Amino acid sequence: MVTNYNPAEIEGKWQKQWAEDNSFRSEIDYDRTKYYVLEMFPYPSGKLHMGHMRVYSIGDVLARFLRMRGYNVIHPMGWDAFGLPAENAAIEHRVNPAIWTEQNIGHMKKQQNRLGVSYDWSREVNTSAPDYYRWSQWLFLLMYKRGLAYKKQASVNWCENCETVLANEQVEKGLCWRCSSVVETRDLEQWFLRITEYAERLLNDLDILEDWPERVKIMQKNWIGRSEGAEISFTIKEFPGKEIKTFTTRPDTLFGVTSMVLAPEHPLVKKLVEGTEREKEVLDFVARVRKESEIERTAEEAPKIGLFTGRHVINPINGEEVPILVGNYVLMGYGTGAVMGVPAHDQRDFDFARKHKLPIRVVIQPEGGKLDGNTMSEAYPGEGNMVNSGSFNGLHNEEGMKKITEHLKKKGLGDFRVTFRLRDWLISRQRYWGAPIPIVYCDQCGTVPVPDTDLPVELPHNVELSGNRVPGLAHYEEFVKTSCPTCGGPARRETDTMDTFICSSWYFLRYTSPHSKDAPFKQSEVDYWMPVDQYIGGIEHAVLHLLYARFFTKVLFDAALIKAEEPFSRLLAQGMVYKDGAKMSKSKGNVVTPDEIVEKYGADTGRLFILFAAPPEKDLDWNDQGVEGSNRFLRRIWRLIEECREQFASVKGSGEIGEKESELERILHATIKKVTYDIQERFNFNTAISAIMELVNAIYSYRLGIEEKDQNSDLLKETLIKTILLLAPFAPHLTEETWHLLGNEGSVHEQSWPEFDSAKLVVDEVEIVVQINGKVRGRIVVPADCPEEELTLAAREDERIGELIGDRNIVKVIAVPGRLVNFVIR
RNA sequence: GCGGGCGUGGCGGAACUGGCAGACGCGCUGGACUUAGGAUCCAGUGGGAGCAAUCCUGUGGAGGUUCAAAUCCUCUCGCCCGCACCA
Repeated sequence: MVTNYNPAEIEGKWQKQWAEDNSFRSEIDYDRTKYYVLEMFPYPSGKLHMGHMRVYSIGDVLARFLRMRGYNVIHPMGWDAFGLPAENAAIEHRVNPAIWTEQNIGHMKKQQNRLGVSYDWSREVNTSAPDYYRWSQWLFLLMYKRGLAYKKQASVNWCENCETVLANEQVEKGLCWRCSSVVETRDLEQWFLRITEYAERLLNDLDILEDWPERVKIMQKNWIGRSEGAEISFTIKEFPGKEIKTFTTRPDTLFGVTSMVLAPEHPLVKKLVEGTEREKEVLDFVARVRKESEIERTAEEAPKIGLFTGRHVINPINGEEVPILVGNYVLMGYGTGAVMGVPAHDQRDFDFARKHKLPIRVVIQPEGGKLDGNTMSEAYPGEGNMVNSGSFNGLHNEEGMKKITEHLKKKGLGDFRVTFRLRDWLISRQRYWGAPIPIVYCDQCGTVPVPDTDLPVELPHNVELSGNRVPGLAHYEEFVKTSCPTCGGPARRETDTMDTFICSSWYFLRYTSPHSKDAPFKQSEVDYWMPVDQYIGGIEHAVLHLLYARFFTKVLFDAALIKAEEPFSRLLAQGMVYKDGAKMSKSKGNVVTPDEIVEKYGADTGRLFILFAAPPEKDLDWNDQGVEGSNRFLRRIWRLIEECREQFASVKGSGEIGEKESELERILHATIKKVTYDIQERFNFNTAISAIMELVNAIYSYRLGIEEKDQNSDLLKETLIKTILLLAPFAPHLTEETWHLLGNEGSVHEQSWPEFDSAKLVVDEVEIVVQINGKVRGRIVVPADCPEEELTLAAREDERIGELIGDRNIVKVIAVPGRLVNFVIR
């Protein structure tokens, strides 16, 4: 009796079996090469979506494939469990965020298991669990001890909707990355991590990451934004003791400076205008600009506005007096917050100068050019020779940069300097659901770190859920009130929590020894498993998580806690899942969930489709009919195996290897070769699957062409078994079931990956294309090893080719053995 | 504006290092089986001409290199992504 493919029945059965057998548990084994496969862990929203299903399917194929290839694979999963949605849900459902999170984790884990993903659940981590965030706090203190965590008063990004501050990386085009509200600026005292200290290394080591997508590396490079130049000091004419420092990448244009423009936030602005007639006007302007949001201020149409302060600086190179202005386009956060204006050679300065009637003085003249400050219509930022620059005249500007900076350095008025766009990482969050920053403030001792032995600093448990938001830690008196770890006197705890990105910056290390009680991770474990060999996740973390995790890894490396200097050797940024050309969303009504697919077709079908429809790094358009196709293919295999099983039981087949048999063998081995290559070297699962489909088609053709009694059942059986092995990483349940149906022992997933036999790949005869003037005009069949000369002869003898050539001249013959012959005739 | 990527049938996508464009799948057309088919199987399927053998044409567009170009070069158009007053 041939049974039907019934995924609902077999998938649950094998999932249960694998769990009972602890099939995917991994342990250190020094005799085998380790392989760390990791998918970015999810926020436990409680709802698995297609993006999740895609990333897990990709990771699972690799994990299962590599196990069969003999690697000691670690494939863990966990929860990025702190964060705002839990608080919002807590208010909505009047339930403690911890409980809400716990429930979601339970639900999501079930959904993941229903997909048949081969995780080692014994390594599960939850960043919101005290035994995890204890170590997040410990790492914060490590940073603190190493001078990398500090508190400062600063102008910071504030999201009114989320009621918390944000790091620069978490602001996208002036909007909050999470809720898209307009981000404001506020002056607050906040905790920062000194990621800028690692800017140079984070930038340089991108070169080591050969197996990272270029675009991710470029995004990080842009974000870090290194520029070389000089810092130059200008003395203030009216306050001879005071100076203004400015950063420029063009010290060669110093003679062309006709203004000094300060950011509205610049600390000197107030002093410059104090008590002058311009004071009110300037301060009003500053206040107005500072009220603007970042988008308003940086909008393309935003005009460059500046106000004269009435004060002047002295140009250190030529002693000239230059007016000091305040300009809305100057950013306090970059360089020194003061810009020397060189209108002739910088477009912004040019626009600004034209508007404010400042002189434009050309100091770099391009080869053969005759620039004139009075008539030029745009700035000239290119290279050339220096003019109007005193003793530097005639120098090429590249040379001039060095010479001028050296000159200033000698006089103590400037120096070479490298500036980064990257800012220190603001990690304080004014929210409840995060890891408390382990700091205590004592009137006697000041800022005191919580001793390691007092960790974790636990969140208050009796969460108040009456208002419209979960109150922050400052609200809980029993949490705030504490005693000083140093003097024992009364003290108050820091009430901000840490950015959740802290927790996700080291979770891949915790997986290596998730139950470690006296350290964040065990040295032997972390050194064995790290680095992550293959990391898979969405491109949206190109700068955020991936930069932070690299930073943490480097700090831990410097502290000699780990041997890896980079966390992720290979990175795969998987594409998005769309439907009908748009992101899946409730409002568009185009949502398909993994649950629905599993219910309707089974997990194997869903996995197969998602991997077959597009290469992993490309965006994927979900197509319901395409899913049907994948399901049809699995049913086709099922039926094939069932029919063969019946046949093996009743018909004794022939043992002969004839032409058809060798052809089937050849296809089998060619498929093994291709599938292995496609998974291992290219991650092109779509072409690997199509190769398996072709193999199945070939088996069908073989069976269709010969009567059952003449079929070679040994070969057939071998071919079926190898097909199952090839398909095992993609469709783990169906292959496990059919593996057993064919009478095999043990799990299919514990078998060795099939090897191909090159001898089986050789063919006796090949078809060669014959071209005339590059156009295909015929085909000939020749022995596979037919050498060039004979190839040409055989082609020449072909009747049709002969006719076509006729008595025309053969100018040239190109013969490529195994491929083609091309006659160039005239 | 700068940087990166991508343009191939009705659709998703193949094509190693320049060597038969369109594998595989979806869809569509015809046929078989069937009370029925939205199951299954077989055949066909880039466009155009032809009864046909066959011919012409075709990888966003225009040039070029080459015996040979989806692939290499130049220009150009379009789309997507990132950065964008960064001094």
